[in-house]
Amino acid sequence: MKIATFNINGIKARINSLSAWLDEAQPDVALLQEIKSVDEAFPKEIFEERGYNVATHGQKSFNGVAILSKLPIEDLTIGLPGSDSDEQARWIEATVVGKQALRVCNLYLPNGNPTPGPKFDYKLEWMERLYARAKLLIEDELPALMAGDYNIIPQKEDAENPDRWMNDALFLPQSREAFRKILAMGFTEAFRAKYAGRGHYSFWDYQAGAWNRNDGIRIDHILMTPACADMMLECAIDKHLRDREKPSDHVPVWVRLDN
DNA sequence: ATGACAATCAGAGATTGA
Repeated sequence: MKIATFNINGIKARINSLSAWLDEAQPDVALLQEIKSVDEAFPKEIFEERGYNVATHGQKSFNGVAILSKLPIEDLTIGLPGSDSDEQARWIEATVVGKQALRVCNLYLPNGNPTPGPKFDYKLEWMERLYARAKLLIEDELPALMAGDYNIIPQKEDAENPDRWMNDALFLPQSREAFRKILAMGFTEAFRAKYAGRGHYSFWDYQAGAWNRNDGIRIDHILMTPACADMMLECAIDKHLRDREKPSDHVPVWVRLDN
């Protein structure tokens, strides 16, 4: 089963390039972030025509996450538990059933800038709730993954110019520590389980020719429970998409599981 | 230190992103 995460930066602007990528990459499950659309405006039919079941958790203008799955979507849950006041659409999870059931969590973690301030507080608070949800997934001992735009640069080698990010919410010690704390519970970060070294990125800013200078960062991650990690066959970043017409500033990251 | 670029909503320019 091939499962991809992709921050598309707006469904309306990405319908064509997203459709083309689905046709060629053929993910069984695509976890999309920043659909920037309410549920009613999400063009489900375009994906249903391609054989995908569609579940969305949308919001006007900002945020929004969606699951596209060629397999049936079961036990859908909307929103990250642990808050009565969080109205931002950043979490959707469901079970997809192939040979073996897999719980997939799709997340769009808050950016957190500027720091310090309420947005950074919200990021850290959100990550505490993420920790709690992650803990339950580990305790379940079932195959599960949490994938999406984490807005976290885990290590120096995940940025072309790490010095520039030193005071940024994506790279501040508090953010990285919260991420590391989740990993330490027993999650495997798919890409780093396969590849070491610098120069692998999933985001390049639209500004200042970042793509042409390969001034990127790796902030889109797939975290797998042990039972899921045991099934991993491959992991890759579809970097070539960043070179196309009207690209998102992120590119897809995907894993293939033997399930 | 700031803006650069893009998307959204709206119907100009502010807001958000990373």
